[in-house]
Amino acid sequence: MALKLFNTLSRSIQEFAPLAPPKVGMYCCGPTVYDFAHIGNWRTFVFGDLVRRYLEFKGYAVTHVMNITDVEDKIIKRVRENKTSLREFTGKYEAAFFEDLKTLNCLLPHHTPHATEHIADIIALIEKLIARSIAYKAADGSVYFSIEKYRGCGCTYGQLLKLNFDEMRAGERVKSDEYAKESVADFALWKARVPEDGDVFWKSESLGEGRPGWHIECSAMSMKVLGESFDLHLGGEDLIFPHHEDEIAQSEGATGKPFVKHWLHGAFLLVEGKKMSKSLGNFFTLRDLLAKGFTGREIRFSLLTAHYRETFNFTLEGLRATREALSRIGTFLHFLLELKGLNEAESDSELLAAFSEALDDDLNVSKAWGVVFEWIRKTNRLIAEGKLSKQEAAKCYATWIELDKVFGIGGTVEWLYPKEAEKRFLGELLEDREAARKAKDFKRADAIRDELKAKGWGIEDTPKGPKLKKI
RNA sequence: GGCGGGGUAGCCAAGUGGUAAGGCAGGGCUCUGCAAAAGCCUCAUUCGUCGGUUCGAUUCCGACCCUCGCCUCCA
Repeated sequence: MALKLFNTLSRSIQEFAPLAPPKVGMYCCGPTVYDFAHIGNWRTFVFGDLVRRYLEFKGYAVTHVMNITDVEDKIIKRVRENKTSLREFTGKYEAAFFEDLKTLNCLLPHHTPHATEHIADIIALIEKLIARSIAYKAADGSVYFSIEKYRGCGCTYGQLLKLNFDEMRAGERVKSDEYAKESVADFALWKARVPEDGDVFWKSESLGEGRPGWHIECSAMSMKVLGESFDLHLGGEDLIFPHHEDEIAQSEGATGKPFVKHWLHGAFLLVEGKKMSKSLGNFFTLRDLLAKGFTGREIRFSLLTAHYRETFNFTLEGLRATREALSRIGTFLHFLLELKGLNEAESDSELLAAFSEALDDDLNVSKAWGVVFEWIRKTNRLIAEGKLSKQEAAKCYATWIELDKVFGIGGTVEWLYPKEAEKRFLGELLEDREAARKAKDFKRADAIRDELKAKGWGIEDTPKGPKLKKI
């Protein structure tokens, strides 16, 4: 079965066909490190992680690139406000970003280029555009991209969405634009140094002192790592315009070659049914949610329950529901591990085919989860009837391990059972509780259960004795 | 104003021209010292509203209502 994905370029679902299979070059628009990333940002990053993991599941050799934008208007403003240095300021949020990425069990991209470390590449790209007369230096010293000239070269501006400049509302932002552009639609490639920038500027023989515009770093870095044409480019739907459109313009304007084959865009999420905003109190960073007692695993699962092109209503109640669903999976895996013992088996190709078929359909995760949960119920029934053999249990477990390469929820032996360090301590508590139970001191037994629960372990009494279960 | 998504059970969420996946919650049962533990079973005559096409529409067409997003800071 072939993977089909919605391509924003064609606004239709197309078969995914990389330029040089099995290699896939994939670029995800990463964070602008001026604050902690919020749950909306994470939806997009987890979506990127899903795409990468699924491509790898399908056997592609993926090169995953994610930029770190560490110089930009908002950053400069905050550096000034906080009277700190650019590097110190962005370093803090960048470290937090990678920590969060790990919390959500996202695979680390193979390359995470920084804008500030690619200034020379950015300048070279701008020079190329100036040489082709597509970019021009304005009276304010900044360099702009001329959409008119670009179009004059036979290129199309407006590949990702229908644009009609006459119908567009000249918004406040356009009016308040202080730059000296020839046309309002033109955008900055290089912003000339102004006093407010403080120490944040680079010197360039040809461009003068200044710093990169917002879109150019993605063109420069993606082409540097993945080549002038590559397979996949992902981002949030709000980046379609202007960011991605401008990336295409800059890149194709400079190289004359098609930039990206497939554009994927993740939809926004709502929080409690409303657009996330600080004033509504529904603005959550990942850290806010962790502070509320949710785990990265629960948040990841929650984000992976809805189709990426649909607006997803993220709610705290939904997140709580997630805990139950995950617990069901955890218990199921416990059953399997216990049954299988040391038996090993190949995964269930039929089940994996159904799973894969669902995801081939434009990453229909809901359908894929449906396949998984139905399988769990069916298998649980067999277990309850004592009809699942050790070999079959091993097969089921192997199947989960395969599935989980895509979902990244966890469930390996290492995750399900206590670590060596805590094993003895937990074991003692468990024994104490058993002793209390035997003595019919249920009050004490329950107290110990609460103690274990506080440490993240649930107890399940079975005919074979109590079992610890990770909560 | 221009462009583009959505409206499916209490909540979240798939889906199909032929009579509604899955998860959570709820209800029942089993097991249990008890379970707040776990498993099984059950849970939408109905898919925003009104028309149309059709043997048959939630699915196609039209109108309308509601909602969300983008329109040069934004995942």
